Amino acid sequence: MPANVTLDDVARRVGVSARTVSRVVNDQGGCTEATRARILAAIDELGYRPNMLARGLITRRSDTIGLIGVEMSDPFFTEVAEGVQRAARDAGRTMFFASTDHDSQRQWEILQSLWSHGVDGVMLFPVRGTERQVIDMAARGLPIVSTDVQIVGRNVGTVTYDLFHGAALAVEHLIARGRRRVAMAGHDQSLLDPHRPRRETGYRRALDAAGQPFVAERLAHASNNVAGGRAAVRQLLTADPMIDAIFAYNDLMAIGALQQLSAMGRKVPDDVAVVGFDDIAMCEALTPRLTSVSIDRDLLGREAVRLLTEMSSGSPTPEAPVDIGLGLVIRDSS
Amino acid sequence: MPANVTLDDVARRVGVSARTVSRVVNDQGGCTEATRARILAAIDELGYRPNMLARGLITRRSDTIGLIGVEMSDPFFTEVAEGVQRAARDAGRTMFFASTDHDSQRQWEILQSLWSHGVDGVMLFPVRGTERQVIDMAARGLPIVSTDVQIVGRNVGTVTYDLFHGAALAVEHLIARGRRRVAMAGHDQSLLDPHRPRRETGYRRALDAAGQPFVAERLAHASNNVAGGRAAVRQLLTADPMIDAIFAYNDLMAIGALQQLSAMGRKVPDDVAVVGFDDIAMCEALTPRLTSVSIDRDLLGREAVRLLTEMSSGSPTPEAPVDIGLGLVIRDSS
DNA sequence: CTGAAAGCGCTTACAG
DNA sequence: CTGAAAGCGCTTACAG
Repeated sequence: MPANVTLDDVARRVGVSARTVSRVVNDQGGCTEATRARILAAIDELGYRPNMLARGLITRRSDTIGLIGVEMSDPFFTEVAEGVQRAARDAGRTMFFASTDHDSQRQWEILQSLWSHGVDGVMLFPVRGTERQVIDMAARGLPIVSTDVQIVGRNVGTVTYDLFHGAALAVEHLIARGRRRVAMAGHDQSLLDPHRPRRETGYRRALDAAGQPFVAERLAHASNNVAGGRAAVRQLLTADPMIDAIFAYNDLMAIGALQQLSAMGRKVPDDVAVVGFDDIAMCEALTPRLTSVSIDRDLLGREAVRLLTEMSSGSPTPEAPVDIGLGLVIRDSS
Repeated sequence: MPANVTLDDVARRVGVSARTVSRVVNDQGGCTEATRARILAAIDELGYRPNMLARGLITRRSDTIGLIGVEMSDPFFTEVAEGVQRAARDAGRTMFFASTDHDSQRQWEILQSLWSHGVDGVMLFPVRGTERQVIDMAARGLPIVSTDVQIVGRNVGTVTYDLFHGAALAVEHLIARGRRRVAMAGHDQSLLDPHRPRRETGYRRALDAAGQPFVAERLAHASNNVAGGRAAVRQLLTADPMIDAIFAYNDLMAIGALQQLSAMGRKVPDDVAVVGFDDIAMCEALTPRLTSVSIDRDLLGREAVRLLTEMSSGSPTPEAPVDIGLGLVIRDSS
C-alpha cells in the first residue's frame, strides 16, 4: 500500500515548508511565481490530493452538501435531485444523496451521519420525521433547507411552491376547456398530512370559483402510484360514468388514469381530459402526451443551494420561505 | 453558535480521561460498568457525537461507501441504488450516491472527491470513462467495484451478470411460445460499446440455436428510452408487418414498443409479444404487464458491498468476477 | 515572500 | 481498569 502523499511530502520534494505548499494549494497568493510553478509540478508528479478530512477538521467546511429523499425510484424525486446536483456543481460543491426508504427514523440517522462527516448543509426533500429533529440538528450548526413545508428555526431555510395554486391552475384550465364534470384522483395519505390536502383544496376552490358544484363521488382516493391511478379512475367512472376530466394527485396516478381510461374504452382527451402533477420527464413520452403542473427543478436546486451556502457562510437565517412558483404545461391529454 | 461537544467535554464532565470515553464510544470494553454508565449518561446529556473527520483521519475508515451512476432518473439505475443502499445499511454503512450526468470527466472528479473525503470504497454502476482512471484510483488505495464490465487491477472487484445469456433467455422464451418472426429493438449506441452488443449477440445466437434465420430488417436501432422504443417499432413494422414478437434492449424501449404497437392497432400479446430487459418496477404497472429479463438488485447490492468491505479491510483482491446471474420474469405481454 | 509552532478531535501504542 | 503523550494531515495566527 503506497503511503499517501501528504503536504509534507510535496514540501520536502520542493524544499519549502508545508505552509508554502498549503498557500499554493489554496490559491492564497503571496508566493513567487517560480516557487509556485515548482510546487505545482511536484503536486502533479507525486499525485498529491489534499486530505479533506484533515482540512475539514480545521476549516469546518467540506464543499459538500447532502440531499435526503425518501425513495430513490420516485421519478419526480430523482429529477429534483438532478436539478440540485447541477446547482451544487455550478456552486463548486459536490452533492451526495441518501434516501430514508420511507423510514422516518432513518432521516435522523442520515442527518447525524452527514453532520458528523462534515457536510456544509443538507436539503430535505421532502421533509419526514418530526420538525424537532430538523430544528435540533440545525441549532447544532448544520444548515438545513426544508422543501414545501416551512420549518422555522435558526439555520433552517425553506423553499416552497404553492401546491394549492398548482391544483387550481390545473382545474381552471380544464374548466376553461369546457369540462363540466371534473373529477380528482387524490392520494389516500393526503388526509394524514399535517399540512392539509392542498391539492384537493385547490381543486375544490377552483370548482367553487367557476360556480361548479363539488360532488363527493367525483373525488376518489388511492395510493399515489400507477396502480392507484387505475383504481381511482375505476371507482370514479363507476360512480359517475359521465365524468369528462380527471385531475390527478401526481403524474404516476395520471399514467394509471390513462391506462384505466383506455381499458374502459374512453378516449383521451376527446371523452375525458387528464391533467397530472409534477411534470416528470415521462409526460412527454406518453400517448397522449400528458398535461401536468410543473415545478422548476433547476430553480428549486439553485435556491436550495443558495440558501445552504448563505447559511453555512454565517449569513443570518432567512426569515421568509423562498417561493419558486409553478406553472402548467399543456400537452395533448387536455 | 454552540461550540461542538467533543470527547474531552464528555471526559471532563464525568471526570475521566478522553481515552476512557473513547473506549466506551467504540465498545472496546475494559471499563467498569459503573464508569461506562456514567459516560453514556453524559454523552446523552451533552448530545455528543464523534467527529468522523477526526476519527477517519486516524482509522482510515469512515463506514461510508459511494455509488457513482450516470443518470439519476434512469429507473433501473435507481432501483439498483436502492438495493445497494439496503445492503450497505445491513452492513452498518451509509451509502452516498452521486451521478456523473453522462459526463465522463465527472467520474474522475467524483472519484477523487469521494476518495479525499475518505469513503471506504466506491461502486461504479455503470463504469464510464477510461479503465485507467479506475485502476489508478484503486492502486492508490481506494477499493472499487465495477459492475458488468470486468476491470482487472489491485483493489478492483467486479460483479457481473451475463447480458448475453439474458437476451438468449428472452428470445428462447418467445420462440418456445410459438413466435416465428422475432424482432429486436436495439440500442443505437451498442455498436460503440467496446464490450460488444451482447444483447444483440444473444438474440442472434438464440435464433440460430432454434434454427430460425436472422433477418437484418428485424433488427432496428434507436435511443434506449421510450421514444426510441416507439421509433424502433415503427421502423420494424414498416419493414416487416408480419413480425410477431419484439425483444427490447431495455424496459423503457419496451414501453415505447407497447405504445407504438397500440397506436398501430396491434394487440399485445395476441398479435405481437413483447419482452423487455431490466425488470423495472413499472413492468408490473403496465397494461399488459411486461415480461422482462430480471437482475436481482438486492443480490447485486450485497455482493458489491461485500467485495468493497473485504477489500477495504485488507483482504486480497478477488481474482474472478462475481456472477450474480439473471432470470426471466414472465408476465402478460408474451 | 517564507517558516516553526500550535491545534482541529480523535485513536493508538505504551505505561501504570 | 485508567491515564498522559504522540500523531493523523492539514490550516491558522504569529514571526521574521
